[in-house]
Amino acid sequence: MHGAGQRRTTIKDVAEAAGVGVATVSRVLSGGSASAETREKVLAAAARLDYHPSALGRNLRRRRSGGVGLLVPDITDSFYARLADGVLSCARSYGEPVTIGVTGDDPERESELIGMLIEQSMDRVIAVPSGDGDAWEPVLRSGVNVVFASRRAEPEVADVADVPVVLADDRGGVRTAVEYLTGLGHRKIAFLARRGQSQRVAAFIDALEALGVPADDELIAHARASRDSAYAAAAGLLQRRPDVTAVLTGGNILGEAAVLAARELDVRVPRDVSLIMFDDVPWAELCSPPLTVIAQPAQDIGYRAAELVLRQGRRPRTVTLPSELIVRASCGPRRPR
Amino acid sequence: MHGAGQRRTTIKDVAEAAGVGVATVSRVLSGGSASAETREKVLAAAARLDYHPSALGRNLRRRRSGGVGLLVPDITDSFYARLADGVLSCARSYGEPVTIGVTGDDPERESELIGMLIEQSMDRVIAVPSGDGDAWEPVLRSGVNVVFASRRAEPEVADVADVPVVLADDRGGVRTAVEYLTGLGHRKIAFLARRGQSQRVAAFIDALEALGVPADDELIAHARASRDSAYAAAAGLLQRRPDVTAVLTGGNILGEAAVLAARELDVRVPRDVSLIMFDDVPWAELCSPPLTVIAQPAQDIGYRAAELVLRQGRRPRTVTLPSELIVRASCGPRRPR
DNA sequence: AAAAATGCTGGAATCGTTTCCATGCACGGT
DNA sequence: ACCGTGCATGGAAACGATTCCAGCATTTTT
Repeated sequence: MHGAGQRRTTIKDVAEAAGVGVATVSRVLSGGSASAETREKVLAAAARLDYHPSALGRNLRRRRSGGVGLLVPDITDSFYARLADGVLSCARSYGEPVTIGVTGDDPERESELIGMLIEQSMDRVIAVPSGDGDAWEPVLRSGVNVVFASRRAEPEVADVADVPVVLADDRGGVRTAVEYLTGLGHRKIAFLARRGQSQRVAAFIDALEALGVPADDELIAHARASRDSAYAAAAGLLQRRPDVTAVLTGGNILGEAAVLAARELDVRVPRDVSLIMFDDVPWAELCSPPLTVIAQPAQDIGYRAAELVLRQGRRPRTVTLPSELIVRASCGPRRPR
Repeated sequence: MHGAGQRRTTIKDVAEAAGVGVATVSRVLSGGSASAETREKVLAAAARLDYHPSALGRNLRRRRSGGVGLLVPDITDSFYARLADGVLSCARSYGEPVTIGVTGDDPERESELIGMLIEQSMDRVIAVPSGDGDAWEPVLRSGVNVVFASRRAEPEVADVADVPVVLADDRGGVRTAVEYLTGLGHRKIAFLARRGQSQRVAAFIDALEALGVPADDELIAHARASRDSAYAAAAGLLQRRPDVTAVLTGGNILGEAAVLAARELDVRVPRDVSLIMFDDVPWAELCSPPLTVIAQPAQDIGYRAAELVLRQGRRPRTVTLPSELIVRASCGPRRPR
């Protein structure tokens, strides 16, 4: 063990060294009013003693821990990693620490994590909600400043309704993609969705109908958050419905699964099926074939959400960030399989 | 605003409701000794009042905030994301929150973050160190429980020397890879390294020499942490040295850059150059050609590091986890370009 | 039966900060 | 010369837990 003996220097030590009261030290250090002379004395003493205020005392007194909590489904997923990076980058400029929890898209784990946030008195939280809105009610009621990122909580119960949300323009992204695919002649278009992407699924159905293509419930496959589940859903879809000629996947994990499953089942992309993936990841370009994607501003979503939660003042209810279709080589004209 | 008026229920409320003293409540709730009867009363009262102890009070009293700090160079890099996931998963089983900071592999940012950890009185930290060992001395001296993951701090100054480290078996991984490449006939093997990978570079040189292949300093290219820098290094290397027939990259970002650069410069993999990448990422299999990689147990590294920092008791100084060469299709026999 | 040991219990101190409030001083207006 | 106003200042009270310690009741030992 090292110098575990020496006590941390406290505000009291500084006060003593500067010959003033603790209140004055606190005021000087947190920008309150003080005479130039006192300010100087205090600053000098603080520097001399190498004083660093402890967040512990402050937090207790303020009855809230500084920093922001961040809840994402899976930090391993490039999308959420980039989202987290955005949050971290904004928080850094405010000097606030960020505490991350991984929900695994499991409402139960989410609840546990919410409990932890409450125990820590985190009063600023950014979350990609997994559970239903009800789970968030108590938190909101206790005055925590919550911002949802990348999804809304569903169903939208009363209180959750006015939590600010930062979203990508799923609707626009889906519409562009579907228009692009129908333009290539595709009619049997499938959607590989993960739980919690009902927003995108709805947009998908709407987009199809707007183009006069009948939506078929069976062409919407659902997967859980894991890679295994994604693969199973992708493989299942391709086997069950040899008539689909295009697939839209709701995220990069599902896209990966689709490519893998197609390869395994000897379904050629884009010859046999065209593929569009939600979320542009670095490897989309390296893939064979390079994947056409709907790029998502993941980092921006995180950054904006952090701004909303950190900046006081009036907050808009919904921020929508643009999605963009990036055409590479995974889509081709419709050819019956 | 919602019910911001209602005060949080404290231990005092519970004590009153149960008709006992606060000390007793605290003991019951943290597993101290108490009579069965009192225990019951306290538990009932706590449940009735929906009491959740506040970490704030506890932390102040204990003079340390719970939870663990985690410092990684880049959360967007799949390797560190998986490492973080390991940490989070272990911490979850201890019920400890994890505060993440991104250093960008920049010693200065690392120092800032260390400062933040101290301000927060985090006394348990897992870090992928970027700066030199000196930056860590003050922290260690102040009694913080530090574990390094994935790299050592260099240079190894006195105090840092006995910080536990959890590493992948770089040496073994590099050796296997180099043996594999020489086995295919390659002699001009380049290493694309990122700053801070001196460990791997050294192992690379050793492995070559052990096989009687002269090491050539010019065949070791260095890049900074960014994708741009990685690409520049990769492209530079391939252009500068048309004689290299095999490339080993120190990480997945560099691997990505190498594939991209090769494609751009019309260098075929594996026909013109063979490629082995450190770190197996999901897309390595999707890449064209599928990449031969040295798989790294990133998640395990994080998990083990978290165990070391969370579990009290004697701690081993170094934990080395195995690397594994996974052969796919990015290497072929040597053919002069 | 007295003494010692053991086990529960609750009051009070403590952690390091912020902030309320009372005090004292200087200054300007009447 | 007096009083009100304003500002700088420091003491003390929070904040919500843990934990030391002394007090008491009970049991065990001598």
